[in-house]
Amino acid sequence: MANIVQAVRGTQDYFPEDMAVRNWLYSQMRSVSESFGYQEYDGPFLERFDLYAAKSGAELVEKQSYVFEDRGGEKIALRPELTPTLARMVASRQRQLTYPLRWWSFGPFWRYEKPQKGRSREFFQWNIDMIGEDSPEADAELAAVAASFLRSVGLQPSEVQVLVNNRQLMQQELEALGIPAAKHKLVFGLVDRRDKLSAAAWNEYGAELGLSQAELGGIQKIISDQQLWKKSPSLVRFFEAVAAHNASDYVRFGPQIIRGLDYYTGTVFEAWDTAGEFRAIFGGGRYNDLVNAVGGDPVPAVGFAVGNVVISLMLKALGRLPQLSAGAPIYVTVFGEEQLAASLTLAAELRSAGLAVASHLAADKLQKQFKQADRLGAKVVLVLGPDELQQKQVTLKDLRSGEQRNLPQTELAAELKRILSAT
RNA sequence: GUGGAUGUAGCUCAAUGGCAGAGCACCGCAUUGUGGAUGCGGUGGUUGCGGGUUCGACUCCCGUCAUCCACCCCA
Repeated sequence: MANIVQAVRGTQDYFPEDMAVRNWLYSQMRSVSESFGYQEYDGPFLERFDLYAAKSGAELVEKQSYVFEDRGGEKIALRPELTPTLARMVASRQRQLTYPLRWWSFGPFWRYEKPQKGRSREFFQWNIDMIGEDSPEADAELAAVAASFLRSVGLQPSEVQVLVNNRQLMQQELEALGIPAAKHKLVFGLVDRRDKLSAAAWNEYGAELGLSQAELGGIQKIISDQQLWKKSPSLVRFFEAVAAHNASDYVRFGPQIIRGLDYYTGTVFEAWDTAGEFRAIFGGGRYNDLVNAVGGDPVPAVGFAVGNVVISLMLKALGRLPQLSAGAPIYVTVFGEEQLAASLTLAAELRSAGLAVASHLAADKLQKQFKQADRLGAKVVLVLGPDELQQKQVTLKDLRSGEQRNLPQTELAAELKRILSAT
């Protein structure tokens, strides 16, 4: 045990049961994406480091990127996020594409962070974006996609909420307080910490940023005003559209939501578990300047990203993960040496008929073979002994009901399909 | 990057400087044509790793690695 080479810190091994969960999530993401007409794409896992510089958050670029120099002296990064890649891809074919683009992707990302629960150095993300449409209705469609996804994995509105805010609204409100635009970024950082610091510590931090007591009081008033969204015509339209999507139960206004990445320009949103036990489940927003920033003409865009780690932890904690068995539902035993070939052939014929079948490979005790079938999650076990062979029959045992019967080999494939589809 | 906690069997955990254990899991038998339940028996350990103190270290000290927690940041 102590001699086993350790896995790289912050990475996760996906054993079959873990892979089943990841693939199940992937399939939910795929079906929700496709149900809204989004198309799957992917970018390279390696990008030039420059792509991220000054376009993502400084923390993400300077501290959390895996960066190396390739043999040609090029500074290369393992992608820490997908959005800049998407912007680059759009810019490179800007005139050939039909807008709005509805694109989604699922793949690995790397960030050099200190691993904790729900945060690893290698993780998977679902990214889904709409590009070329600058409207509250576009933002609302993404929120509706998010709500559909939460519903599809079995999370209730009482358990997860998508909190939405608008950066422009917040900037207007700050300016109304007399806080200059140059300070807004720092103030956003302050807003982000409202829930984490005590009132006194928060005030102290605000004072360090050079804010007066009057300004701090004003900021507090803004971020606790649940009706503030009514001042933003854009958010009003947004919530109307969300209601039309039948997604209102999952989506509400959250004046404290700001987000760390620098490229967001308008609507921003994050999903949180209402119990507050986990970190953010996903986050996203509108980024209208990013395509321009990577060298294309300006194109408006909105999207969000969901990591696989937090949502898996949460579904597991809530007991919402479905029963996922990766093994074949049919297990063919080997009665004895003499029947080995016939048993393998039986399995081969069933596979030709379109069934998934695992074969035992030796004439072990049937007890052992049944036990193995049970543990591998098989639903049906087949036995081909001398009696069955003589009568051209097969014994079929349903492991769930415990019922067992003989039937002619010619009827076997059809009967198995009937039994397995019945569940 | 900062601060803190914890590493003992496959898993969950005992052993408070003096023989490394239990439950679950696993293997075998009861049961030579049948899984799950039960009974009995059995396998399994560089106590994360390296060093130090001691007659003697799972236990105390130092270092290191890993995990977890709070910051930071964020999926």
